[in-house]
Amino acid sequence: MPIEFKLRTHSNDEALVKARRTHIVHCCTRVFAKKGYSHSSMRELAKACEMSIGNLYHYFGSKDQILYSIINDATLRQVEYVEHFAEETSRLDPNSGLRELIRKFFEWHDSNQNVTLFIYQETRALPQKAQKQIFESENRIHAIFETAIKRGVASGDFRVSEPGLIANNIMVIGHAWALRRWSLQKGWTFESFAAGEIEAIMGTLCIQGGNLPAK
Amino acid sequence: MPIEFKLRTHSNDEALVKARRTHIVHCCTRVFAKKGYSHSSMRELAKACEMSIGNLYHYFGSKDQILYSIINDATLRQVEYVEHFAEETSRLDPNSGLRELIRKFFEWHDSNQNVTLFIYQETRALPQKAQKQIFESENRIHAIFETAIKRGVASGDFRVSEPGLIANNIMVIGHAWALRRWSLQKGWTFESFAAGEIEAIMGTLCIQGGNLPAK
Amino acid sequence: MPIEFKLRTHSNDEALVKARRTHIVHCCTRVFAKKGYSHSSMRELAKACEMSIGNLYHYFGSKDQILYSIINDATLRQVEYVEHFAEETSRLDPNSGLRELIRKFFEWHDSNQNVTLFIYQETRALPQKAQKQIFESENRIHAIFETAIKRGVASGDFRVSEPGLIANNIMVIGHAWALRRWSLQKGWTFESFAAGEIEAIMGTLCIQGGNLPAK
Amino acid sequence: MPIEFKLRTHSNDEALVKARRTHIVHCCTRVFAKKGYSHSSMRELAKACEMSIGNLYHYFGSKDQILYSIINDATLRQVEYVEHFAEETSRLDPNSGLRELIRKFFEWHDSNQNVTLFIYQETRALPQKAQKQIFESENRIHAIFETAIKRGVASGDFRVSEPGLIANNIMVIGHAWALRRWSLQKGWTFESFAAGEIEAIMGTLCIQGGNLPAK
DNA sequence: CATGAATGAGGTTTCATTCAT
DNA sequence: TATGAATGAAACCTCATTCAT
Repeated sequence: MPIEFKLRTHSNDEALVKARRTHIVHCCTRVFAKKGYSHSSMRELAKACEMSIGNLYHYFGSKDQILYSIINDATLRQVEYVEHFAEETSRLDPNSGLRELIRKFFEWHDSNQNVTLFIYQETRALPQKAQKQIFESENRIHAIFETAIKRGVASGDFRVSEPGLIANNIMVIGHAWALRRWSLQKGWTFESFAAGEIEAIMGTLCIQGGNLPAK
Repeated sequence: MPIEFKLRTHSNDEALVKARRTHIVHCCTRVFAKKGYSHSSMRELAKACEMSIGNLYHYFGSKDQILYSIINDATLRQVEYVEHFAEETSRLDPNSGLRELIRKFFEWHDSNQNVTLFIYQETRALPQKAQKQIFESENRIHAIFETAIKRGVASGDFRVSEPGLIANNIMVIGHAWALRRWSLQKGWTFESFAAGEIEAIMGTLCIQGGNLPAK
Repeated sequence: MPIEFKLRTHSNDEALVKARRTHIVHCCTRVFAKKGYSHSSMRELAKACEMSIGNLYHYFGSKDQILYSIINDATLRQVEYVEHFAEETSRLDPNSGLRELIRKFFEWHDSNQNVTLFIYQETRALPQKAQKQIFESENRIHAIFETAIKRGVASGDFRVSEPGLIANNIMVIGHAWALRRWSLQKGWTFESFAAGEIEAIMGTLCIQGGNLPAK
Repeated sequence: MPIEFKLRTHSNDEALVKARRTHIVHCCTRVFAKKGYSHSSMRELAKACEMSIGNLYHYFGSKDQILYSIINDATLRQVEYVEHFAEETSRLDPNSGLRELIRKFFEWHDSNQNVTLFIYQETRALPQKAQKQIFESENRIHAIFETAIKRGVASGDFRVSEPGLIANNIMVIGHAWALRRWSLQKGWTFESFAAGEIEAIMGTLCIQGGNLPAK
């Protein structure tokens, strides 16, 4: 269960608060992504949100809370997203199911490159308690991939000694598309990257050769 | 070419300057690793170096230059290190050579976890020009792995359609040992991690099953 | 003459306005007494009054005006109160009359400890003109005590060279019950304090005694 | 024993720190006395100290600490002063001794009117712990007066049922010279005030004169 | 009459950098 | 060479007040 960090606010209207917070998180993510957390001043953030500084503080008690919300919201969305597709792909055979799940995971990180980058760079700035929460979410995603791999092992489709490491690899490869975009996005489109990496990962898992799509 | 930054004093004793700089880089890395770049003040850094603030400024013109030196020094050392073992392992057969090279690469990141973490988190804070330089070094390492893979392909030892992606994977997996240590270092020792990942990577490359060293 | 401050809305219902103002003064006094004037925000005050901030501003044009009203209302009530009992006790003999008057004065400050404290601490924050007004009220009370003492001197009941100083002492002793309650209210109940102090004061005044240094 | 509040400082040179702190306390007392604590900005304080704002923060970690130092230093000086004269006057007969002690006490408050005013107005702004310390000092002074009175009672010079209340009165009368100067200093010089009040107080204490309720 | 979201000036505080010693 | 006191710009944040609803 995510620890609820009390986001202090001076406002009462819940719907408004939610809408404004979403707006702020959205706008600030862009600023942070461009300039980094500590080089973005509240003045810039307020301007990016088209709000006064004071009003920003009606919805977030501090700059740190904005940071926290960006990271936490994104992490929770990611978990939800991955859980959704884990459910969906669990109806397919283990091989196709995992391929599809990995692809969906990659797609998330393609669509949320700024956030992925951001999480790697700024999570440390959060208080311990908040970091724990982020790590917890990461662990849940890791567990999903591990489970999907183990299903294939159980069915005889995969052969792998360390499912936990492969699950980890899937994740960092997905992250890499964002983190190392300065390199990867020069040589690959998202499509070619995703296809190539999925083959590479499945190659590790599958017993022999036939890990390529049917000829 | 490394960006040259100017000394603030005209030292006659080049050796002293070099020693002091190394000392500073060493001590500041620890502080930065613990508290993050922007939460470390020059006062703290000076204290960690057992120097006065003023003296720090004799050896580095600004806080940014220390950051730059840490990242750049480490990156150059890494390139040198990897190039050294690339040379060394090029005498082995492609399979064993690559295994050994990966292991050495992983070992470097095991020994330099703080720096690896640091590079991911703070490179963005550097000026464009410095970032380019770091990326350049990363590219050189990437090229080394790609070359080593291609050698195996040419010799018929490996079968792989996208050597560039595999080279990328090797790197991010090595980095992950540091970046995701809060997760990985709970379930694996360095030894078990390295062995497991090398098998996984080689499994992707090798034609069939025999991803174990030839008997 | 009390300074007149303007309402911000044209209310038709004078009674409502008066009631609301009384309510606000009452509630804000409690908040100010607990947290001090400048550490109490309008938000807190509004909450304490169970009103919106906006509505508060219908009844008081500014935070300063609330402060002023608290102090001024209390001061005027005090003057009225003391004048009432001065009238009442003037029918008794000077000795009993003064005793009774002092007791009533003490009782007022016992019942209005927060206000007494408040007046000492925050009067300075008021504009000069308002301060003058408060001082004026204090002077009226002082004059009442001085008159009561002089009546006793005239009648031969009291012997005192500086009635003004004694009047001053009566006042500050009454205030002290509130101002120094952290000390006095540990060692004395209000009853024991009042009785003891009245004896002490009357001891200064009364005849036999050569309360002058022996010649 | 006074609790030592750690005055955070960035400075090492103890003598300099002491000198600067004394200077700051001196200058800021004047500003605070004129404008009140919360209406004095750090900018004004720095200007009054003829220092930069940043440098002020080398010697005091916060505005609150300056406030605390002013009040605490003054209080400690006062205790020391009173203790000194208590010692001195204990060699005289009880009557002359107490007279002299009261006069010295009054003199201190005449010379430190701003501080006296200040303590009454701003002590509440201090953290609980600091307030306790101030109250503790006040208690020590109170005890000194109480002791001096009891000495006179023991010797038969004074007759008084509540020495604690008289001690309290002495103190608040001394404070009143500062707190109510807008009134008192119009009608009395310090000399006439001190002489008059000492007579009044001694009148309460001295034997003949039935300062007990009429038989 | 009542509300409370919005404003933005101005508060306290931090900290990279300089320079006299 | 080495020191650290001094600087002041700029950061984060608060809050009295306004005004559209």
